[in-house]
Amino acid sequence: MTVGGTNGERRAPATLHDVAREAGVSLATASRSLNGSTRKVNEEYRQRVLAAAAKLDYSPNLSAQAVARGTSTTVALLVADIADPYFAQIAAGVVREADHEGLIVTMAATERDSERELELVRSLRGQRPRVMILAASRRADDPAATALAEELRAFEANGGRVAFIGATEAPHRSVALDNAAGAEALARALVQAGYRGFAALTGAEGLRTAEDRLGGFLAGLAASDLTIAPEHIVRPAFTRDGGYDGMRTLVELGIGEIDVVFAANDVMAVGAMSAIRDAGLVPGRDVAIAGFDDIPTARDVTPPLSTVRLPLEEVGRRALRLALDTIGPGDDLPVRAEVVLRASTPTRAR
Amino acid sequence: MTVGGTNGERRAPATLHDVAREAGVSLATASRSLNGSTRKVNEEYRQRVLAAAAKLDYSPNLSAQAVARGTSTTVALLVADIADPYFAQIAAGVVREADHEGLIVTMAATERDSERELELVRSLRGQRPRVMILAASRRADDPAATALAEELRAFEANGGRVAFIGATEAPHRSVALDNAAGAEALARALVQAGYRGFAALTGAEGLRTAEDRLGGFLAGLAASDLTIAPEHIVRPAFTRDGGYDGMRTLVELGIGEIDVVFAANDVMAVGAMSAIRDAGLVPGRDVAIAGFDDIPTARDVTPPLSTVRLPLEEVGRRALRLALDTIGPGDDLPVRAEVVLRASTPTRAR
DNA sequence: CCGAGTCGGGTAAGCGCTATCCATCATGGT
DNA sequence: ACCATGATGGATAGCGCTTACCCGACTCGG
Repeated sequence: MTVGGTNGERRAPATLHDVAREAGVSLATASRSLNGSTRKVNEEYRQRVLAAAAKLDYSPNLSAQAVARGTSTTVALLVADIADPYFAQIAAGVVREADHEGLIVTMAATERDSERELELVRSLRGQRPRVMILAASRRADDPAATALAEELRAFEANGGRVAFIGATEAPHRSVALDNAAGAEALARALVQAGYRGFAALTGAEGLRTAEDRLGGFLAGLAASDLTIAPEHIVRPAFTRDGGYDGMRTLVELGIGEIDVVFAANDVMAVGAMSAIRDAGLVPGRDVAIAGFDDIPTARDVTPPLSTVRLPLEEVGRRALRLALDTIGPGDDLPVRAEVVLRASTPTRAR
Repeated sequence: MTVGGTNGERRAPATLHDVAREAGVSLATASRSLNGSTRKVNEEYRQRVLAAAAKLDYSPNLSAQAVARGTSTTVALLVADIADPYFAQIAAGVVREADHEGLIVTMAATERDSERELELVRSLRGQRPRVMILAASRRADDPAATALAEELRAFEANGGRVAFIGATEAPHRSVALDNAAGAEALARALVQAGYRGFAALTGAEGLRTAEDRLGGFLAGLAASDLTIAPEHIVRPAFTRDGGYDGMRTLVELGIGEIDVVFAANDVMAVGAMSAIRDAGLVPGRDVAIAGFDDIPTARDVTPPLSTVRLPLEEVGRRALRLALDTIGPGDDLPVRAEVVLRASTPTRAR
């Protein structure tokens, strides 16, 4: 198709100007026929322009369009850690929906550091994205919180849209995950299944998602006048290794009174299962375990992990729709968190 | 779901012009003192500008900079599926390195469709990214291959950089993963461990990564005059469910002569383990299994999965460095693929 | 004391587009 | 016929920024 440029011949990409000249029309006409415009243009001209564009392998300079139009086609996504399946699934949803809307997503990782998060938001703002989606976990005691709020307020004042995932951040839109209700339902289900001695592996104090889930779980237990002994609530890192370490702590403490361990997310639960096994015990038999999220591997570990399912990809898609106001069917409904009992929490004969 | 915060008056973001006016200097001086320039500017002026920028909460319009400078600060990343841990890890590496270089990464998913891949490359080109990283798996018989090559050639001719991950694509830079050698080493290790009856779960015919891994594995067996019966080479989808289905097929076919199954990647292996278990067998005892990649969950399944470790995050980082010519220590060395034997392939007494 | 250098701020010409305004020309109602 | 009325192509003024380029103010050696 395109000819020339043997090696390293660095010709600049074709511009709209080139296309217009090639087609023998004005810049305006070329612009109108290539990029959506309300104006009609003579079909013959249009064809000529299209042909010229194809011939020159023209591809519109998105930055230039953004500058000229005063609005970009970008959505910025902030997650804590891309490799974590929780965020990876959300990201997959956002990317898919964005693609659907003809938008481009740029991604950044906070690495669970709220200073970094603030800095990233600040720098991402430079892109003038249409939407910013914040999926990175918020913490209640965040020192950078007000600065972040300020930054987001400014962003919105400039016409940007913000959507949070997980936490409901006061003035912004958000896809609320019913962490508390899901955990509560899980707790009830476990009580129902005959469990009485509980322990919890949850994230660092102040981590919203972790707190909500633990709170819900405790509420579910409270409904049956049960609770968790303070020493049986461990707060390691909110990661697989955190789960492993936390479970080790629990095992060392003595596991006699613990029937089941509630891990505040699945990756922790998976780590915990490995810790249980490394301690010479059998998860599901010697001590049951349940997680939260229903990441894909939950069903592939042994025994399959009981958990609370969150439709994470859908959450990602919905966050974008929400921010864009392109609500789809069912988007008004809350995100359903559904208890999924598997073999890691077998029914206990009492 | 909270909606709101859209009511504030919509003032436009501060421009450099505003900052200059506020500081009482010219546009040029403002530009020079805010964004790196070779020109020196009087320290007092500089401070005034900085103060003005802070006061107005100025954030440079990246699109405008890109247009003016003729070069963006973007790197485009193409993967097959973001939620797949293989790609998620690579993406994490790319994002981290990009952040390190002050670049922004935009991400797109091909969903394993090469038509889509072509289209994405085409549209991503509009961003005029500094770098394009293609991690999505290539296939030998790709009908869109020449068009893609053409597109990439044009991109490079315009000064863009391209880096492939996995496949070594003729004229481009690439981080080669030694799929063949790794699989070969794995095969030798398994033979060494006493295995004699082999089966393989690999991707669709023509999928480069899958072919290379299978080829290497067969070569490793051949060294001991062993091979895999054609009916024991199954080619389902290159995903967890593919692994599950493929293993089911194998089980239905009769597993009598199979000691160990080699899955061409870990997610398939994990799916296969579930299939084995669902068939009432015990993976590692009734039939051993090994994968490839060493995704994080490999060590958390039961039994822990034998595999070939690929430093995927490092691969992502290296791909970017490679494209940017900012080679770091050890970047000239090939990526090491290391056999990791775990309990899913116990040593067999013979 | 003068011409040749720096130094450093300002002016303005772009970058590749879009959008506004004009000019032109074919209609059509009366 | 004649003018209001649409259409539709073409200049052109930006969009927010960078970067020659210009030019006045200094510094200095001879």
